Amino acid sequence: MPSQNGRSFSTRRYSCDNCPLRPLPAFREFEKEELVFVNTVKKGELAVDKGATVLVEGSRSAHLYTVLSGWAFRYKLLSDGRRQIMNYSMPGDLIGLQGSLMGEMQHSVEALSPMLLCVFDREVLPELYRGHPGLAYDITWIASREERMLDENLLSIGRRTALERAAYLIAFISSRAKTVGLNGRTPLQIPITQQHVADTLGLSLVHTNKTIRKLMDRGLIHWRDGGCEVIDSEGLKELARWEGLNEDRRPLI
Amino acid sequence: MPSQNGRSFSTRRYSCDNCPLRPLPAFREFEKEELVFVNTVKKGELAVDKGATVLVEGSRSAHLYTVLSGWAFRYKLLSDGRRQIMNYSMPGDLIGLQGSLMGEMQHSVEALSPMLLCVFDREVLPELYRGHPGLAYDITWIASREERMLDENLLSIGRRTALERAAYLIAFISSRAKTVGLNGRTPLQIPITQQHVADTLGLSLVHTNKTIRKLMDRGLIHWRDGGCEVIDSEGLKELARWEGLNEDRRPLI
DNA sequence: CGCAAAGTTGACAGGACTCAAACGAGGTGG
DNA sequence: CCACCTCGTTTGAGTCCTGTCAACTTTGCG
Repeated sequence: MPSQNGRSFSTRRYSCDNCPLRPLPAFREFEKEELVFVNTVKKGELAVDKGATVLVEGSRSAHLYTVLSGWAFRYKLLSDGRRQIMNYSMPGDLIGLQGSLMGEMQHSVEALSPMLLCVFDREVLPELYRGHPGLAYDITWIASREERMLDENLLSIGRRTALERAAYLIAFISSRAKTVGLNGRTPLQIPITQQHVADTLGLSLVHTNKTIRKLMDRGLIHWRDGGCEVIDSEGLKELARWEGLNEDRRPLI
Repeated sequence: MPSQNGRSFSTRRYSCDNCPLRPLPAFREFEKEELVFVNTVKKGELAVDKGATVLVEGSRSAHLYTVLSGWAFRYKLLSDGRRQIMNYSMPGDLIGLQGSLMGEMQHSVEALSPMLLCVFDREVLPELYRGHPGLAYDITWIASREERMLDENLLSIGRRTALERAAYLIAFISSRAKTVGLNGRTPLQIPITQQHVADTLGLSLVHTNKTIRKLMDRGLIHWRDGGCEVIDSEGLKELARWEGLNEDRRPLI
């Protein structure tokens, strides 16, 4: 099992037939034929360490990934180092689709925890589009879902106050996590630092800290063991004036 | 020609064979067969007035549009009326794809100028995916392009200063406009108000006005006749530390 | 001519940033 | 086992950026 840069590639441990994610109610049923195809083109699995870079801006990755387990975040940098986190990736999410379609990666992805990724060659996309229109549709749907999340984040950063933003972000992440079974223990622990929150909300670290403290003082969250725990998810949503995810079952490639 | 709410539907004036956009160097060549299909499923044309609402959040539109001419913007509202503009639409852009894929619209679209739209039934998508994998790929590509633009806007709002944001926004819009031949006259006139800029950048109207004034004082733009003119597009990019669009030719559905 | 919409300006308040320092927990080496 | 380092979090002080309020100007239009 070769290992470098916190990444180690292995051949398959999971067949798509016994995928641990697919049974979750968040994902739609697949046709037998679709499952066979996905299983065929799955190339292997990639384990990445916490803190490792999965994809880097400017590169041309030959691969496309689906998160099997673990958390990651997607970000861009300005030339002077200012960082903006665009979104988070969790089990069932596709990583690297933009790069696969458009050539060069326009953002980087870094692991927030140890992760296990399903690996696909980007080259399979044309074949998938030719032979499996249902899956092709699913991929567009997934891209569209990401766009919808970005719209929400943009609304948040642009028009919510610091306190509302923080409440929205934490409610958003924890809602998504719940749909993919990351709520093993209660309350759910989100493996991010306050610096991540700051870089997502467009705030400074110091001000983010003071804002998070207000959420704690209101009894909405806890912050401990280097992560965030949600106490009152409804309270967060109310504070942020956020309606919730409102998602149907989605495809899992 | 029925007309209501600033919208009037007409049967086709343009066949896809003599589409005024397709010859532009920004768009890739289409296969004869693809062109025939698009021409077949094009249902008609819709003219909308400046200020009219093309699509509204929460609705389920039966249609999908391609902008033939004119400008629009895409936005979301918070419950108390705060508005965030996500992006702008110009000739060649698809409007309503998100709603077509996911059911309900999650944002609204309003015309910034008189527009002419090509109309498609959302129902054609499954057929398109089944019979025309190349076009299906194109649609995913277009969704991915939108995502890339949103990433850039998010980076801007989150991490650029007010002055940099304004410079970026205007440079971004004018770059896009140039690629679709909206630079008939020089300098190009962007038909937006300062309120639009404010709602895009996440700033107040008053502060936006003062920021725009700084750009004018630096000789980078003019603001007149209810719109923005770019004087020094390189200067804007430099101020915003923005690399430019860097786009290949793209599909036009 | 008068109204409405868009743009401009000044004063002031408050939110957010920077600087700087300290604290706590976990890991490592002596 | 303790000293020491690092990383993440916390706090306070002062400054500046941005928002709000309010009034005024300009432009376009009926």
